[in-house]
Amino acid sequence: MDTPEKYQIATPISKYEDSPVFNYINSLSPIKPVKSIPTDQTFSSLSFASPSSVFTSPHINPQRESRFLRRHQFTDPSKPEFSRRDNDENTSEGVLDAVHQLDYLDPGRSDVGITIDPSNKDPKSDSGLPQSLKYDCTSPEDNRIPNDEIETETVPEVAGRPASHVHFVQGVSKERRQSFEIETELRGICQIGESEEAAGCDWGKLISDDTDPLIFDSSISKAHSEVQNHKTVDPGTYSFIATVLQLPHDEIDDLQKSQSIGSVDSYEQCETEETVTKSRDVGEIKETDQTPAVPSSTLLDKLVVSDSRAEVDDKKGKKCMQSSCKQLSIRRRCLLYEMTGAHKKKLVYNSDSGSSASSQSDGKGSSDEKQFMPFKPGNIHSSSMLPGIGLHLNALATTAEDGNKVVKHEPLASERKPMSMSRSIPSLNSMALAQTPLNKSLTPNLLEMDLVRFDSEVQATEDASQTSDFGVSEEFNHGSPKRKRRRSEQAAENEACKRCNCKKSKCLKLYCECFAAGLYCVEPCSCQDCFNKPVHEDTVLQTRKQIESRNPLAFAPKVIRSSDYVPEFGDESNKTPASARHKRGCNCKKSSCLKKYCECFQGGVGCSISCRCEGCKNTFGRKDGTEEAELDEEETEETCDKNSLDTSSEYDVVLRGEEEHSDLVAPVTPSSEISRPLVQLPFTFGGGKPPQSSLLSVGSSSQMYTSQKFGPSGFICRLPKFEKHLEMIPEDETPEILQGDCTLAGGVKSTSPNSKRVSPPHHKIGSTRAWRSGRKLILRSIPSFPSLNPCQESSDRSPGKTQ
DNA sequence: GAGTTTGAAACT
DNA sequence: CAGTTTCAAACTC
Repeated sequence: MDTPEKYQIATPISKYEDSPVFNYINSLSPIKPVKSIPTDQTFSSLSFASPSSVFTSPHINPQRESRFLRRHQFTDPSKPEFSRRDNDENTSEGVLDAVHQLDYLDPGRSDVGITIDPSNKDPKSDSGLPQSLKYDCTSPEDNRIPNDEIETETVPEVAGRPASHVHFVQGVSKERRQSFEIETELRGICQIGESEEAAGCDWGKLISDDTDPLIFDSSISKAHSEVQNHKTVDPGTYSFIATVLQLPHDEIDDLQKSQSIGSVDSYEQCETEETVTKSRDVGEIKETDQTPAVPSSTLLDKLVVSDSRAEVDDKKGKKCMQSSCKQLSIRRRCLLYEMTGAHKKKLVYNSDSGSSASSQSDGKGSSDEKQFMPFKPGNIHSSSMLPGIGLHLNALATTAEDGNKVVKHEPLASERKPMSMSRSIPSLNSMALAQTPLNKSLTPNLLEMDLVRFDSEVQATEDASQTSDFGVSEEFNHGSPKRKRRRSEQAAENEACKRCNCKKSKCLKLYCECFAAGLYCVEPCSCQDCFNKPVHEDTVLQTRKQIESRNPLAFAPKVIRSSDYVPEFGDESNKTPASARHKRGCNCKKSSCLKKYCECFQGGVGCSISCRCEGCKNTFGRKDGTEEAELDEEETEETCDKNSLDTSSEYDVVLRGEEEHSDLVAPVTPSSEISRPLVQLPFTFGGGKPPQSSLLSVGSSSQMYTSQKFGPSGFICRLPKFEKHLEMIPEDETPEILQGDCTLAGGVKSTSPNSKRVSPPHHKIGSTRAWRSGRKLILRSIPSFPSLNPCQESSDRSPGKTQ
């Protein structure tokens, strides 16, 4: 299978040799890494390295090299572009499926082909004829592995660092070349070791390194108008982003899943057909190392890059509309797919970790594929949309909507697939994020707004995903949550695809959910005289400014995490364990805060002192201080009243309580207790999984996404979960991450002229902080990433309080 | 799908 | 800041 040559090709480990992780691995691995080999070919291959590979965190790699291979396949999607370009192959995606991987390699460069050692398997490859090799490699079985390897190798070229990173990982794999088994063993070892030892410092270093490469990728991609690079990068970024968002809490498993998913997704995007096999791979692979490691900051960068890229792509006219569309779609899709992928993974894991998973994944994969297939068109649309849209997440939303529609309808129709569905939703959010960069054109405020929204949305999606994940696991495991899932799905859908029905506000007031969310109205909207469209961007922006001038937090997330609250509310937070609170508080009089009329309830948060509600019975937390646990009981009762559909609310409630708290860790206990544990998880590196846990935790979020599909309660989970995920990040890691985030945040902040906007998302993130003052710092930093401004948070909070 | 209820947003 | 109006979502039938 894995010819040593291939691995050898990946030599560029040198950088990482110094890295503690690398050393650690070496120490572990009986075989020392064969750095030498790096022939010209190898470098060439490296140059081609797909961005995705870059994202792959070396950490992850050690854990699962096998994933790598497949993951690389996933990465392929980006590569396909190259292949197409180079080859001018208009080959239908379907045709490429098996070949793609090879093609990807090929396209990059003949050199790559040489590197492709897959030839090892086939003498052809030796010839070094890239194309021939590629095709040769196309032989499904052999090809896959080699391809992956090749891909990984190729990746590096695009981004020097990334490549190096990849190499590093690859290098590790090289060491392991001699025997995958060894590698696998090493993985386990590495994971353990990392978790235990490396987790602290090493991880930080590694992570930082990874992030850097990522950044470079983005920058590079930008610098290189080259479509290929952009394309390649995008998928990775998206996947990465998605993974980041997803990653929340869980352990490596989740990460792996998410990763594999992400990769898979991207790959699928490129080639839906392949998705099936990939899905299998995904189940097995779990490779996507990239995303997990990447810090939020990197994500932001990537997002920006992706956006720019998208724009560039559009400008370029897209040598091949298909290719460009694919790329764009891929980006967007990636999120969706990742989501689905995560589900698959989870499922697989649940059922069987290993081969069994593959089988399952296959079946699901097929279904997923179907779902995915539809997305492409949607993506295309989105791609088209992107260029025009500046500000809002709308582009994302639109795309998301498209995707959602497709996904939703299909998956929804078949409840089974809701997972994919739910994920699609999150993807939307991610998309939105990605698109947000486009917003650059917009005023910084707007950007901030978008970011904020993005954060909030992301959180929501994450939350939803978490819930969904949770729900999913339950479904598969327990099977009870189906109801909840439905609800969650609905909720997620609602959230993911916001639709308004405005008649008099022209969608230029906060009455309009789309507008309030910083999104443009889209097709699904049934609004009248709508001005909330890209065409009226100026008007929208002006209106936003006006609204912001009145209320800087108008577009900020309504729900703030407890951490934020703590300072603000102080006692309240104490009373209500709920991690989050509504920014303003509600003013309910008749709904008893038990219906969506209540923003607190709708946001899945308990009422707080700031609330002026009467007869509050908010299941998430009463104004008087009743806690979630109580609420849960109440909720269950109340929600029970509702039917399955209604049960969604219950489910939501449960999820909320559970999710918010248990998101990362054990979804099991809904009680407030859960929430805290979640926080712990990151540090614990859960499940004996490596320090990656932080990343993993992020990855876990992916699960969340999956859950979202099922679950509905997007609203509930949204904020809290996301925050949780962030929180989950180990403190040790966090510093680095934070730095990255901070940088990002700083960048974002800088972009946003107005400190006014405190992106509420921060609060969300910070919610856990309250629990653990020590982590507050981390949380802050983290939140900044999504929201834009950790700093703003403080400012935001104050303004929020003002309300 | 139409109508009602509800509470946030907007206005005064 | 309080009160009123407007608005659209949430909900009910």
